[in-house]
Amino acid sequence: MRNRCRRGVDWWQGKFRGCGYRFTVPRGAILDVLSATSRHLSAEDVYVEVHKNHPNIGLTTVYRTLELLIQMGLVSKSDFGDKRARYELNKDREGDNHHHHLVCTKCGRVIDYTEFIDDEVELLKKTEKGLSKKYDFKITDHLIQFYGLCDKCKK
Amino acid sequence: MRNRCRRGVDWWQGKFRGCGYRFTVPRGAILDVLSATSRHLSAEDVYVEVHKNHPNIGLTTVYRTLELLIQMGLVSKSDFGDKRARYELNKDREGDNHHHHLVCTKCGRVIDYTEFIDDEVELLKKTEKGLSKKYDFKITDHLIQFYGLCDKCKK
DNA sequence: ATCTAAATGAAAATGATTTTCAATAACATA
DNA sequence: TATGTTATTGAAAATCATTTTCATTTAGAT
Repeated sequence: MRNRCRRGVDWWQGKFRGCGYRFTVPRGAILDVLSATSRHLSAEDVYVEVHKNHPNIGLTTVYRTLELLIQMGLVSKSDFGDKRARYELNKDREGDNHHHHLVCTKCGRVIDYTEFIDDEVELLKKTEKGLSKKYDFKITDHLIQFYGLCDKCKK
Repeated sequence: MRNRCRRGVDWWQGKFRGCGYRFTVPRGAILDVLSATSRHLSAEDVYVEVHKNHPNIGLTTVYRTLELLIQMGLVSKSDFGDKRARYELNKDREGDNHHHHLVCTKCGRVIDYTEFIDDEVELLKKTEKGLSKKYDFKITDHLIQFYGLCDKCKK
């Protein structure tokens, strides 16, 4: 929290224009919702939230906008195994938001963490190197996720 | 290859009985299909294959059986990001089949690998320890996956 | 050989996401 | 500021993997 990265409407507008897109009311509203939380929202979550102030914005538009934001590198999409995609705004400048997730399999809570990322990255590099060579495979991305029980659900 | 682990009908039958389930024709047929490949099949893949010899076995039964086999620890389910679950028989004795996947994002090919698993496990242990402590989170499982381009698709 | 609960299959239901298409609005231009 | 072009939108329908329902069948205990 602490407003690390709240961006103004003009920033968004510029970004959209720069990418050749229009900055519309629905897009602004969706960005507001995403900016206001650190949770990992489903499309429906976003829709419900947006709907409070903009009852006329449809779920379809939410899906389309989220996909657009992903394509622009502003949003990340994750799958925590509960059948619905989750979206979160990339807080820092593009891509520079690397973290992994701790997913509670009971209540669905998701904790972001950046600790050990360095160690992980080191291992990943090493592994990538070996695997790329052995299988002649060009690795471009990876997925690391932990599952378990959060403090509350442990009891 | 090399019939590393082909199990006889009687073994399966015993396993099912031991778990309190019946060993039926559809279940046997589905196990035959899973035993005969090292690929990662979707439910539909299994269905199509089973259908060749048993045109009367339904997709529903395939889904149900796969779920049962997972529950019995005989099959693993993975998600490679193509919207359908993939299933594979656990080759060795229960759970002792730990490997990770290299997924080609272009053609969908999946390569299993076990190299570096030891290093990974070490890192995971360390990470788990730190994270468990910091977030009071009991980690029970993890997911590691690499994405990229396989040798053929690289060209 | 018989009986009973477990297993099956067909069809319908589900639920997230995508597509279609006519109506609307952003914004470059006059 | 008014206007035209084209991207964007929303509602409804379509998709598609997976699940549920329910009447029928069958494994395997007796």
